[in-house]
Amino acid sequence: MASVSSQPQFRYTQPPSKVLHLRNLPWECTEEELIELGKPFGKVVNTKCNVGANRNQAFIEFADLNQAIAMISYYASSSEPAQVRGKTVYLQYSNRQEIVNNKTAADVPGNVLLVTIEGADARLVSIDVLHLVFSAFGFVHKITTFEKTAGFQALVQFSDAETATSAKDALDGRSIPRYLLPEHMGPCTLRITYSGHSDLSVKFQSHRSRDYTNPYLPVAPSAVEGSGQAMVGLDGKRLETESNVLLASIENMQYAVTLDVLHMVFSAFGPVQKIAMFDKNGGLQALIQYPDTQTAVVAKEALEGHCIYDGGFCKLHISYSRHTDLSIKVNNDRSRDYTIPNTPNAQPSILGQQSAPMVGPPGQPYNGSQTGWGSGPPAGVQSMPMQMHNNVYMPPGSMPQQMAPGMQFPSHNSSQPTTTLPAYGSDRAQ
DNA sequence: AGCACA
Repeated sequence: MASVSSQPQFRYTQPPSKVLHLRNLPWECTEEELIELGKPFGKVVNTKCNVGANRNQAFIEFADLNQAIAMISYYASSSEPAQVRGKTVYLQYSNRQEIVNNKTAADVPGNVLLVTIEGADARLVSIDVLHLVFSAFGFVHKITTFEKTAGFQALVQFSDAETATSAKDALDGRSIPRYLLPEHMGPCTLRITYSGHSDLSVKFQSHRSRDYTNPYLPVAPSAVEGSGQAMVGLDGKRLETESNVLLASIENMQYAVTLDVLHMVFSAFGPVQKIAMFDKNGGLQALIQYPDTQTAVVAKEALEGHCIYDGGFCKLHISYSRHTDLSIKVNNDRSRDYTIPNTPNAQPSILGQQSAPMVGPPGQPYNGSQTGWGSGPPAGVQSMPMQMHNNVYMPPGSMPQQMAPGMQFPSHNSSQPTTTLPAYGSDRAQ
């Protein structure tokens, strides 16, 4: 025998697996229908539907391999094909041995929907039209819209998950009725998932966001610039709306800025509840959440314009975010919810050191005793707020790729699904 | 109608 080992398998055939791969499903197909389909042949332990680019594929996992074989065998010789909603579905053994359910927030029912409006003219859809469309299913509390690489998106907040679900079920994949749109506009299709949010933060009524529960909310100042709803004060300086969540962007990022680094930097001013990092405009940005606005104000004043590393590297620019509570869906190397104790994914190292309860009077500098650098807020900090004494911030120049003694950065580079960030950041779907 | 992720 010449070639024994890695013979490419015959195209489109797979060795038996407990997991079956289904295609040509109607996109409305639900997990319940998949279970119904598989139940006659055995115990369905897991399913996944709306898979693939067209969301018309699915997986069924049986408890036992023989059950999967039974189903394949049955339909292989049956005169009636397997059907869902009258549509013939094609089955085969999956090339995977188990279904991994990356249940993201998009799958977990909630009262807020993430709506992606598809179509060439998507961004011309007004918030009023969206309000009209979604109001058919119940009282719409708030809507925010924003533009992402995924396109034009909106978050639509209902009272409860049931109402949101009815709207999602009815509208997902459908197009906005033509009579609601100006004549010249092309079709606009709605793609809907659940958002991780439960209460949107709407500070102004504007063409981009509305709070229908509060008609007296002030109308947005006409000149809203950049990310931090800035108004102009009497002195001509920008007045920003303070928030407990800071938006930090990092300029001249010659050296990697990790979640742990940010956590340490911002923990100097108080307990950091959540951090989410994401790429924006080719640079790195992060949202840092404190329990209260006072702490955020102190941190912003202290850190704005300073550099994480000597030599002008990784300069921080900080503004207030419009968020008040970040929605962290998964703890990974880009985002973390530090308020959840002993998160499975939580990594050792710095986190471990800082796991001591970080409670202190709001507005007071957090004395992070565990980290040994909690000598108050960097009141006297000049240009180097981060250059504390415990070698954590060994200047990159002197020790480029090495860890400082005692430091163990997480070694795994898990590329878990990026977390989904909030409304104005990125509510997934990038 | 052909294998999942943001």
